[in-house]
Amino acid sequence: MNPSHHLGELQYAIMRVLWSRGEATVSEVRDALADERERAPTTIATMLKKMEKKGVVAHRADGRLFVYRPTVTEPQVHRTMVAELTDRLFSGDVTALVSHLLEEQSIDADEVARLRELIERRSAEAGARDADGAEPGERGDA
Amino acid sequence: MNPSHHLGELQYAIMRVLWSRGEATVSEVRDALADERERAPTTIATMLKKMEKKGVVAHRADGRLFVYRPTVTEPQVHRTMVAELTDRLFSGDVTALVSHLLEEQSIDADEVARLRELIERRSAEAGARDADGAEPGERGDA
DNA sequence: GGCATTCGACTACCGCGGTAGTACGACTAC
DNA sequence: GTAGTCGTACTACCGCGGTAGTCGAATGCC
Repeated sequence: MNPSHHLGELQYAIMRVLWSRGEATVSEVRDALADERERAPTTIATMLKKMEKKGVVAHRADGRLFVYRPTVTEPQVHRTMVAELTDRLFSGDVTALVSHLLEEQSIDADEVARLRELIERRSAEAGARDADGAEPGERGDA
Repeated sequence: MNPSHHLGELQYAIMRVLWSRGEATVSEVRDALADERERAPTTIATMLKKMEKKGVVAHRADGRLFVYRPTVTEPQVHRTMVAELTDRLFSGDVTALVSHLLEEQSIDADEVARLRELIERRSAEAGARDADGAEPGERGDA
């Protein structure tokens, strides 16, 4: 069903905490986020509740404590959000995105070299594999 | 001052119309968008007004008609929105974005080949130039 | 001159991210 | 056992993207 949720700033920050910890209580999340900005504990709790309703986290009760855990992985969220932007800005054309990255975003020579290495490795892999192209979880619902 | 506006779905669609036409009235924008979905003309007018307040479009009066034109370019908007996502999801690491694209987004061998060509061309350019790394228009105002 | 149409202005409303106050239940401390 | 604390639930509010209704001014038509 590929949830396809794009997360807001705070929501993503909360997810990062959950991903790094595996699971966490409201207070733990709040503490982990405290260095960025002080928030009322209820803010985090409410957000977590909204996120649970949305399906990106789940909780179990440990006594009176709610321990939240992510139900989606970071790569999944990345996929969704990157695909969303690619669709929106470049009609889903990944090449156009990379082209833009190369031309408009400030990338130094060092990064270009790394990118090149990345591509070449992938290129070799793709050549080695049979050319299937059947990746799991299409996002072709645009 | 590098507005850094990230546009919503409709707003971006309106901008696309404006970019392609140079300028357009409310009705023209609405008609151009009509194939996607029927909207009340007031919807577009309101949106345009909000966008003008935000600084991404401006208008001149042609008789009683308002002719809107974009005040930001498409590459500018792309830059802002891509940088935003890159910062959010990959801490500004473009290489990580591309890496993600390669590994998680479904890209066929053909696209990889195109990407490779892109990178190599860029790589050659960077090599030909003196290795400055001082690209125009930094986005480091986050 | 009066009326219908057209177009922008103003306003309201919904959904959602984000924020927080208040209420309430449970547990702890004295 | 009563009070304070902790933690979640409920509710409300703000900002903004998106949507649209209504109003007033100008225009054109008869």
